[in-house]
Amino acid sequence: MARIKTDKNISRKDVIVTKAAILFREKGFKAASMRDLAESVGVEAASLYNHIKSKTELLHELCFSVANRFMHQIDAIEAEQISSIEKVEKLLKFHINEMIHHYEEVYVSDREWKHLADPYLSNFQNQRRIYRKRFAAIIETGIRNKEIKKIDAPTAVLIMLHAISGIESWHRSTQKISATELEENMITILVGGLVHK
Amino acid sequence: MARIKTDKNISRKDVIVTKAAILFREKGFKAASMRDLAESVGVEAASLYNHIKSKTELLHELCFSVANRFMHQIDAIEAEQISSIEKVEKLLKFHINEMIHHYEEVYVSDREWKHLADPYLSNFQNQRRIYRKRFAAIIETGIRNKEIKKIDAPTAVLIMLHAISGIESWHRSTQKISATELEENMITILVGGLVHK
DNA sequence: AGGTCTTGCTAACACACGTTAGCTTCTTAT
DNA sequence: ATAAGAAGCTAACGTGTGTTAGCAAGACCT
Repeated sequence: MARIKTDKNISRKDVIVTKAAILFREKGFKAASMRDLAESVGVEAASLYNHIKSKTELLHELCFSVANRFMHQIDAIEAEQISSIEKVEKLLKFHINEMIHHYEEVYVSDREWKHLADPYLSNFQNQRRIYRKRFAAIIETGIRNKEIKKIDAPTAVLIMLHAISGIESWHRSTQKISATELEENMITILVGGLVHK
Repeated sequence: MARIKTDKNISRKDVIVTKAAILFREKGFKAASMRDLAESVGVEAASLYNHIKSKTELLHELCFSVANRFMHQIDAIEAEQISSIEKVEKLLKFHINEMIHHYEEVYVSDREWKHLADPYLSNFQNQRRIYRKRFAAIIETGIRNKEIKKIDAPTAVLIMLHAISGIESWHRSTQKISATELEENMITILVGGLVHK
């Protein structure tokens, strides 16, 4: 009888959630079946239900664990006593590193949240909207301080966030530059596009 | 008996493809059912098959019509006798306007191409890869001419293309700035991030 | 007006999906 | 060693899917 392998401190549920992230990223939430997931975990489909409540629960788990990390990070950065540009840069670096090191989760949370069911859906959308508002507020402060060009802050946020989701292509590409180089290049271009003069 | 309405020069198939784009964008290719599509067209599901071969054909149609437009555009721009920065700017403007005015199609082509079946899938991926190489080549020329900062060109391309796909958020947002303002802001930030000094 | 092609409908198919029920087997603690 | 709980299995369910077959109604041309 196949058994899900676990190390200490990693529950069988965690194993399933992690595998689910990989699968949802590859195929999309709807196209990934519980039988696919079962196979990648090494078990029959029905057995998964000893550990999880439903397929959608897996999506909740992924989306909100990511959302929470980002919320905590922006809390911390807002509180720091540094210039707006530095705040933006710190935030971008966090996004970039999340996208590099927790690729599957972050990607899924970014692209597949549409398939959440209410009330999770509205909740997630709210958090997202608030996050973007707070990001935009940082930029607006920077504009008032003349650290940042006179631009539309929400548009800038939208560019930053989506540009970073492009790291997906980096992951897929065969001849990757190093992670550090990637980070440096992205910061150069994105922050370079903001700074006044 | 319900009949699909058409104006002159618009085939019933075109009507279906257009509605499919809207639906695929809203729900994703897999989650959008032929019965959903039928309803939005105002007809029974089976009737669709008098005009199309399969659900996947709709996706082919959408993906390749977009891909072709972009290919023709980069052909034209490469041939022009203008600076690299101007080429990048023209290409970006084209992307932005496509994303603004042919939102549904472009979005679907961008996010749902994974669900194409071979040989269409490999074909599409190839075109995409080639397109990005050509875009990167323009940037590399600009770097050699010292018009553009010393950066990794493929990374720059990835940022540009994904940043533009962020126009999705603009479409969804309630208090939109105007399309022209959006274009100007995006160009300012993105081109501003490239130019040397 | 009649005949033909087009476009629609209803009914049904085969299949894949998420999930449940009920039973067996393995692990763990007394 | 044994009882209890955890984790696996097979079988099956109801439902939704893309698609086909066969027939009816509408449009179009002479």
